[in-house]
This record gives sequence, C-alpha cells and structure tokens, in this order.
Amino acid sequence: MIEDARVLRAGFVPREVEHRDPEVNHLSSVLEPITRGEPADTALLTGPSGAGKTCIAKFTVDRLRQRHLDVEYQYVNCWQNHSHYRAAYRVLEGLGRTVDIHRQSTPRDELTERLRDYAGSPVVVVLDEVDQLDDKRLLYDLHAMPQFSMVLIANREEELFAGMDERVTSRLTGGERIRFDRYALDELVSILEARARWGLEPDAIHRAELERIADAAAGDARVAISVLRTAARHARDDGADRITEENVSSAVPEARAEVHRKSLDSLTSHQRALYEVIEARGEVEPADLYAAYRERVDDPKSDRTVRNYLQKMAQYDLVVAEGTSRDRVYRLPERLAAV
DNA sequence: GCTCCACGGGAAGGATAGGCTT
DNA sequence: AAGCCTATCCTTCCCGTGGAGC
Repeated sequence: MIEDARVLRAGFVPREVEHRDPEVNHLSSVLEPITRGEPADTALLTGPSGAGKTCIAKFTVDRLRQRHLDVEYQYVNCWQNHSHYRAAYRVLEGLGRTVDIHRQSTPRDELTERLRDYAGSPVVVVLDEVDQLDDKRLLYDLHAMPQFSMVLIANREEELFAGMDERVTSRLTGGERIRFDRYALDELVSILEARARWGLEPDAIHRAELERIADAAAGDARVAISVLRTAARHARDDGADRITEENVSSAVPEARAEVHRKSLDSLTSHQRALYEVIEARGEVEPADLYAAYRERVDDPKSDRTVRNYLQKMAQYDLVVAEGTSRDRVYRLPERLAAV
C-alpha cells in the first residue's frame, strides 16, 4: 500500500515541482547574483497557506546549491522561533557558529556580532512565517550584512509591514515580490498524482478519489496531502490494497479534526474558557465575552491580556474576529461542509 | 460631527531559568 | 553555594487610533 511514507509527510520537498515554474524562475533570478559573489535582493514570497511558498523556497535554494558549491542555506520558521534571540540563534546554528553559545544569557548584541563576523560562503536565509517575528530588527541587521541574502515568506504583505518601523520597511520595500495563488483543482490533482506515484503502490488510488481530495482541500496543497496521507493510513489499517471512496470520505473530516484538536490542546485553561464561551454563544460581542469569561474563571486576567489571547487564537484559526471597531464580534470559524 | 468602544502598540515589571563569578 | 547577570515569557497599564452609530 504505502511504499514511501516520506513523500506524504508535511514538509517533504519533491525533486520536481509542478505548476510553479514562473515562481521558481523568478526566485532563481533574484538569487542569481549570489553565484557571482554579489549579495541578492531580498525576496518576499506571499500567498495563502498551502500555495507552495515554503516548498518552492526550499526547492529553489536546494537547486541553487546543487549547481553552486559555495552557497550556504538556513531555514528558520519564525512561528517556532519568534523572538529575536531564537531566530538569530537558528541562523547561526545553520552555520555551525553556535558551539560556545549554549547559555541563555548571551547578550543579544553578541549574536548580531557573531553574524556580522561571519566571513564564509554567502548564505541564503529563508525566514518562514516572518510576520510572526516580534522584533523585526533582525531583518534590518541581516539586510545590512552583504554575506546574507533573505527569502521572506508571509501570508500577507500588509500584515508583515504593519509591525515594522520605517527603517526596516524602507529597506525591504525595494525587494522582489513573488505572489502565490491558491492551486486550481486540476493542479492539486496532478500534485496528488505525483505524490501517489512516488509514495504509494501503483494503482493504490484512482483519479476519482484524487479529485475528491483536491476538491475538499480548496486549493490548499498542505491540506490535500494531509488528507491523502490519512486516507492511505486508513486503507493500510484495513489491509486493503487500494484507497476507497470511503477512506477518502472519512479522512477529510479526520484530517481537519486532527489539526483542530492539536490547536485546542495547546490552549491554557483561560484560553479554553474563552473558547467555550464563544462556542456556547455562537457569536458574542467583546464586552459580553470579557464579562462571561470573568464569571467563568477563578482568577481572571485583564481585558488586555484577553485580547492577546483572542489574537493568538485567531491566528490558530480557532476563533474568528469580525469587525475592527465597535462592530467587533467573535465567533467560531465555519467548518467546511462535509464531503 | 461627536462620542464611544474596542483594538493593539509599547513600556514596564514580575517570574523563571541558566551560566558565570566569587 | 550564593549571588549576579541576562535572557525569555507573561501580564498589566497607559494611551493613540479609528470605525460605527448616533
């Protein structure tokens, strides 16, 4: 049934990519000066999740490194490393320059110095989910160092620049922008087809089922591959030699539920209380929500902290905040209709 | 227009953790 | 071993901004 589970995992970078030639070529040309020993412009990749931004960034840099020995590369996910310290540390880690920095109390400037002193091969730093970085000075610092070239990845450009001061934005607005759109249905199908070809036994899944998955994924390749993985696991557990319509049907909500459950697990009891209030009321105005929350917990946090929680929860897609001012209401996100 | 409400940036402060110095 | 230092993380307070509704 499953021949190579790796290709069904999130984060797998295929040897060939589909439907993204213009983006690959654009990014390659932006990075091209590095091969001549010159610093490249900063590239900014934007687009919805599952549109292939991370995959294309990794693929393109890999390809560049295959052709040119003297290019280093470091990938940093800013969602997981959102502080200045952690992100800078990760960059150094990729260069093997952290040997004697194990302690947590290294002054921040020392990390920056360490980066500045780096005199090896040019480095491409891919900063994924860069809008999550809470101190954007790292971008400014790296920009000023010619040995580093940056590929920034964010869902939306506006949100990225929202939290930056003038100094940083003026440097970055000159960079190259590469936009990604959601995959069309037939594009997703051929992506899934390729994964099935590499990862599953021949004939393990038929085109009708692939189309079904692509349809449910609504243009998001990450979701599509996750559904394929779940369906393949179901079929394997059944001892079947092929993924059935039934496997796909049950995999769609399960893959979605899994993401949701993981997010819920990561909430604190206060955040969970907020979630439960919103769940119970359906749609609730801020003042009511704050009051109901204060009723519900022993030692309530301030409204400001609650707003921080809600913002975080919105980023995890656990709640939706509608309206920007007095019209603000909170509700749970609408689940896509079952397939 | 004016008022009100809510948002969210920023600064400040406390808790906590780990390395370094004495 | 104790105390100091510097970092992160979390929380709170203050307050400017801006849209909605009157």
